[in-house]
Amino acid sequence: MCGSFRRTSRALTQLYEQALRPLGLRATQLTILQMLSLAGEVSQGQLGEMLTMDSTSLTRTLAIMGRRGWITARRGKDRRERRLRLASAGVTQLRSTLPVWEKVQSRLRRQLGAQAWKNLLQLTHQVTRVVKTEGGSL
Amino acid sequence: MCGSFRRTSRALTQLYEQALRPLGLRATQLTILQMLSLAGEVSQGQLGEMLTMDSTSLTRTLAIMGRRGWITARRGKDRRERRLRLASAGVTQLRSTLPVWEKVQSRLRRQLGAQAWKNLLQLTHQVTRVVKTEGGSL
DNA sequence: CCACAATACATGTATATGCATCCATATCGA
DNA sequence: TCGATATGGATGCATATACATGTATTGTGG
Repeated sequence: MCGSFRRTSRALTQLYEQALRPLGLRATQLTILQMLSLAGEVSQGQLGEMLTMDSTSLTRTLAIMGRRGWITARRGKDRRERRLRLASAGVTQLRSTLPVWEKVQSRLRRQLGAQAWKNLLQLTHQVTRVVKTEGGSL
Repeated sequence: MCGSFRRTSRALTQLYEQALRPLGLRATQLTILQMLSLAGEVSQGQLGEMLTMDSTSLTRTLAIMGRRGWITARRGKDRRERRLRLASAGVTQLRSTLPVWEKVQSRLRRQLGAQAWKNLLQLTHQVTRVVKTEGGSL
C-alpha cells in the first residue's frame, strides 16, 4: 500500500508540477499557500500537523518561500513559535496559480470519473486519519 | 488530489519506515527489492517504468543498494544498459524484511477494512495508469 | 561507412522529507 | 523562585526525487 501510494504520488506530482513549472513553484509550496490562505495565521507546528508533515521539514521549504516573499513569519506570544502568514506576494502567486491548478485537476477528474474521484478523496483522508491516530500501535 | 496523495504518502511512509528502520532500509529500497525479486533481471529504465520513477533518479538509490551488496548490475548486449538483479545479500535482506512489512500491512488492512483496502489498491492503480497514459494531454 | 538523430545512463543542481540532536523558551513541581 | 522537564524550532545528515545536460552507444538514412 505504501508503495502504491508512493508510486501514484510520483505520477500525480509530475502531472501537477509539469503544469506549475512555468509559474515557478512546486506542489508542496502550492499546498502550503492554499493552507495558509484557508487557515490564516498558524504556527509552524500547526501547519505541520495540518499537512501531516514533520514541522522541522517545513523549516527549509518555508525559508525558500520566505525568500520569494510569499510568506512572512513572526514570533508569537510564546516566543519559541513562528507564526506564519501569507504575504501579499503569496496571495498574488496563489491567485495566479489557482487557475492552472484547477485546470489540471478538472481534467484529471473528468478522466477518473466523479465517483472514483470522490472515493479517492474520502479514502485517502481515511488512511491518513487511521495512520495518524493508530500509528503508534500499528 | 495531488496534495491528498502526498499527505497520505507521508503518513504511510512514516508508518512503514518506523517498522523498517531496525532493518536498515527505506520504503523505496524495499519496493525495489520486491520488484527485482518478482521481475528477475531488468534494465534500469524498465525498473523506472515499473515504479513510475525517473530512471535517472534510480541511479543514486541503486548505488546505495549496490554498496550494501543487495543488487548487482552488469552491462547488457546494448552496452548503454545497466541490467539489474538481486544479489544474494538482497535476497537475504528481503527475506528478513518481508515479515515486518507483512505485519504492518496486515494491521493497517484490518484497520481500514478489506473493502476499503481493495478499493484503494484498485483506485491508486487506476490513477497511475490514467496519468501515465494521458499525462501529456492533461 | 558516416554524419546525425535517438537512447540509456551519469552527473549537477534544486527541492522534499524525516530523524537525531541542539538551543531557546516555557512550564511545572518543590 | 529555582531547577528539572517539556516544547517549538533550527541544524546536520541522509535519502528521495525530478529535470537539464553531458557522455557513451546504438540506430539510420544516404
